[in-house]
Amino acid sequence: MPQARERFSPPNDSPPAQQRDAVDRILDAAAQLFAEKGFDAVSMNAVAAAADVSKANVFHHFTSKQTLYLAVLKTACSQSTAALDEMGATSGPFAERLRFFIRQHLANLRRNEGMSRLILREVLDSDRDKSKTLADRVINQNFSKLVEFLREGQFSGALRADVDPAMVATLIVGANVFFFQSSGVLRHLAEVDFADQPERYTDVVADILLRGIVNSPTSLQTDTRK
Amino acid sequence: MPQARERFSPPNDSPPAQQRDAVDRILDAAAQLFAEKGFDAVSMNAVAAAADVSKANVFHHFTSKQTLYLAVLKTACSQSTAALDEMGATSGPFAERLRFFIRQHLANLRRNEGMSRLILREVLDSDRDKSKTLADRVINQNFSKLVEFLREGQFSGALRADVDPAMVATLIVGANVFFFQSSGVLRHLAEVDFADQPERYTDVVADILLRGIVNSPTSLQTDTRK
DNA sequence: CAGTGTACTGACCGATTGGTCAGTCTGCAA
DNA sequence: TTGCAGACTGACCAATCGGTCAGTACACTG
Repeated sequence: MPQARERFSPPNDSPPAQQRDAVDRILDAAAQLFAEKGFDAVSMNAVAAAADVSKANVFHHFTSKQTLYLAVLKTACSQSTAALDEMGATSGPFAERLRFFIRQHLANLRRNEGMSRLILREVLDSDRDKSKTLADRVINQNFSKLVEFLREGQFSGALRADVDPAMVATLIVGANVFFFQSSGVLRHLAEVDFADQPERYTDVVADILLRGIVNSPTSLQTDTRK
Repeated sequence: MPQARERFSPPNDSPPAQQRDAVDRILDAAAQLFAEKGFDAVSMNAVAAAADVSKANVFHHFTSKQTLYLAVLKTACSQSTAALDEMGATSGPFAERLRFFIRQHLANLRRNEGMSRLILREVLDSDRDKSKTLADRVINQNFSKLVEFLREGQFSGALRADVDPAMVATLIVGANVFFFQSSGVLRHLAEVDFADQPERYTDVVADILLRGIVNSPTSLQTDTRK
């Protein structure tokens, strides 16, 4: 039996093989299918067909459907956390940094839509602690980073000290995640005209949050436009 | 072929038959299974077993798996909207009404967890307009009601006029929905200690929102306790 | 050259899937 | 009593599921 888990050492340069590496094609196809249809709705036949390989070859590289799913999920997690790394590095006044963070967070969710949906699916049918402890491995990093950022704001006096930073972080992430996952439905609501303008949404969210969070009643001007 | 869609007229009182009506047992079992495992992960065999009837009998009452799922979804929708009806009827100052609304909204989500998860699942794999137009039938009613309530607040001067009520409504619903669907994950985060105290969360959310929404800088006192 | 290891495939497997059907049981109207 | 209607069932069906296997193509090492 060949080793069917760890990725191999690069046998050649970068683009060649026949087209692209079969394992990568399988992972990409599986990621897309799992993201848009869910684990049980995707058959290994469909994955093989989408990756343009035989089904037996899929089982040659991944011992089972679960293994393939976990591999996809792992790349999704690392990819998600990697995207969040660049976010906290900006400088400037607290309000501006927060506004930037919220905007970037939602942008990241939408940029790699497949991975985000995959993780949301995982959250939705988390059975007890099984996949849950694995799912929080994603959330934990960027969530902690956000909480730390907010706590910083509290120490510097820019942020009210009487609110739990974790709650604010939950509110922020929740606002973005909900917008992301529901934009398809929001688009059909008569009162909503911002379903396709995420930055308009995040700017207002940031504005509402800030006027509630910020300590001094000085605040920024009413108009959100610069 | 018997009619397999509309519910029949009541043949007897209310509790009898043999135990409970077979159709009800099927619907309940299907609702629970679909909610916790998703459409594709639930087999008709499992539904039949959970409802304690033969699989053929399930197909006798519901022509296909899709039909059964749609029937479950329909009851979920009507049940969800019915729960929201009582919510807007309260009186008092705007801030208190809003706080009450947010609290009740999350409480409703958690009360019938199965139905909520079902609808969230439907939102997640909405393929274009198919189930989407059906899903917004749920959202539309209470969302419009919330937007109208906020607009009222704007007219009465209690609410800032320069923010889109639909955005505020999205923020509110999003905060609650995210808390609901992620509480299992939140529970495992070190910074979070409110995963099982929804009212503590909603009160802070309301407080943050109000100090951002409310027009005058008078506001309420810092401490959220009455 | 032979030999080995691995990517890869078509054909196949038992199990399970959604769905059908012939027929039984029960209650009710004529 | 007869007969019809609908709730209900066990047995069955073709299709598909996840997964296996024997065998081929090919690249590398000796």
